[in-house]
Amino acid sequence: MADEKLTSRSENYSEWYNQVVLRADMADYAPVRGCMVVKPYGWALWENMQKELDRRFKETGHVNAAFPLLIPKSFFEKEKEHVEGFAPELAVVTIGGGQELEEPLVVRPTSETVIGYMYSKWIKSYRDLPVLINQWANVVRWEMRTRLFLRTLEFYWQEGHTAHSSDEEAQEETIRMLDVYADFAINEAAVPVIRGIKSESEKFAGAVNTYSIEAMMGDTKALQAGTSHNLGQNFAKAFDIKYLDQNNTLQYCWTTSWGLSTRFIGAIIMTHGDDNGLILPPRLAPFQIVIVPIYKNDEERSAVMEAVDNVQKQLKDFRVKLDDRTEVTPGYKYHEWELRGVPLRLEIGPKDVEKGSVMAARRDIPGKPGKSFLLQENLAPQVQELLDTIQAAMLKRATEFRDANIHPANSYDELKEIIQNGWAESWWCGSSECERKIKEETKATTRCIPLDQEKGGHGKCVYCQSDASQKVYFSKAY
RNA sequence: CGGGGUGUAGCGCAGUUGGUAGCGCACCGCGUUUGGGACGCGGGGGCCCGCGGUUCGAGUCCGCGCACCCCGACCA
Repeated sequence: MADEKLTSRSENYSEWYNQVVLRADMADYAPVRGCMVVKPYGWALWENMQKELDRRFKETGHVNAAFPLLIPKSFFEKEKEHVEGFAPELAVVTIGGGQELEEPLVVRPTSETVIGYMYSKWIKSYRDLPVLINQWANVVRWEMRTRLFLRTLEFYWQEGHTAHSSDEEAQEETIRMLDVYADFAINEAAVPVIRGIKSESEKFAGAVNTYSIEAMMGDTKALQAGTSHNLGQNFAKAFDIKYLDQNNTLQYCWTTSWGLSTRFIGAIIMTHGDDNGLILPPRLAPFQIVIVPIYKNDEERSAVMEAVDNVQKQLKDFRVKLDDRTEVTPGYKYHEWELRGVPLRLEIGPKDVEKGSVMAARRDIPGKPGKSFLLQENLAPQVQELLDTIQAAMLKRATEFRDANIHPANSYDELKEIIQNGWAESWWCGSSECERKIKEETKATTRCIPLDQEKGGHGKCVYCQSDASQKVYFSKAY
């Protein structure tokens, strides 16, 4: 599997990315163009992500359900912007059981429509609100160009869909879930993200407002890592989601939707990976620790394996992989597990048996500087501390990298220069026209208008020089 | 959908003027190895992407398809 040197990131970043995904055994290409198989190692990472997200959803009052894969095509015509946004990338089923269907069925690209339909049946009274449902699902979007995890025809995600009795409550929910995503990204994945609001042209088809968390990848391009939409009453009106309020007046609901997908795996890979391969954050890594036993003969073997056994017992509350293969050498194993991003490696050999130690090697600090001896005695707390240190160091490094590559652009010339290798932070008048021109001329798009900027500021639009009251990030993006 | 590239063993590739397919890695067996990608010996594995041509003979030459990858436009 892992036999030759990886293409370096500076040599060819996308080649590096593809090789890492394939050789780390995260995923493989499927027989259909643009589709992927998520292999057990990749799926284990996704499961850990799901667990952390799901916990947060439940803590904020949401419940899970499952809605159907097939949606009547006519549903997509009910909300004007939604149909315009999604029509080009729908997969449509026209034959079922050998018969031409009376109405074609769309394989869901997202579930606002069918969930809206169901909500209209379920919601009658203000007492039914809010409805706070999430589903874990796969969706299909017929994309032109695909890349493993980042953009595949089919992908896995969660989509939350909520209905509320007021605009304020829907807006609170939208921000609440954006914050959940940011908390997950920063504290579980060690991916520093910026919370912001999307421009008109970048927002979700059919939303009033779209918020996103934006992350910077290792090549300084931006990746939208999660989104939260305030749908206002657009879908409620399209799908007739109404309730009677306390005054017996019929009202349309206010709805939201929010999603985070397997794309985020791509964010983790490109935020942390180095020229030796993946570096996975300890809190999400399928294996937090890999143990490599080392011995020369049977005598050493039995002594070493006894120590390994003892270590394994002490670390039973961690996700541990014992690599006891005899057909490959320790050196081979080091390279392989580094490629696969295991945060901490424990080497146990004759010297350790003698000294009651284990050699610990940090994945985030390659080579000698990342190595240290731990005592076999009372090992668990030492390992926990190391993993915490690694997690924190990863977040710190990624944050510093991001901040070092965001620069204020005071002029259009500066912006053009900055976006060659970073994000430009600049004043923007808010007009789609300036945005479009910049995109045409530089390939950079607005990523988001960051929520964390001082209110009441003002400057001149980086493109048209007219008055601007907000700052925005421009960059190339995935 | 435009531009570029590639289809030969699981993977990466070679294959001369057209003569009936090979190398490295991986895999299997045996032995020696094992603290940063070990080695020796012996094995198994092929509708050369598909369909038509040309030819005594096609992996090779000529059409026409198809698929995948990369770069753009579109998008989470």
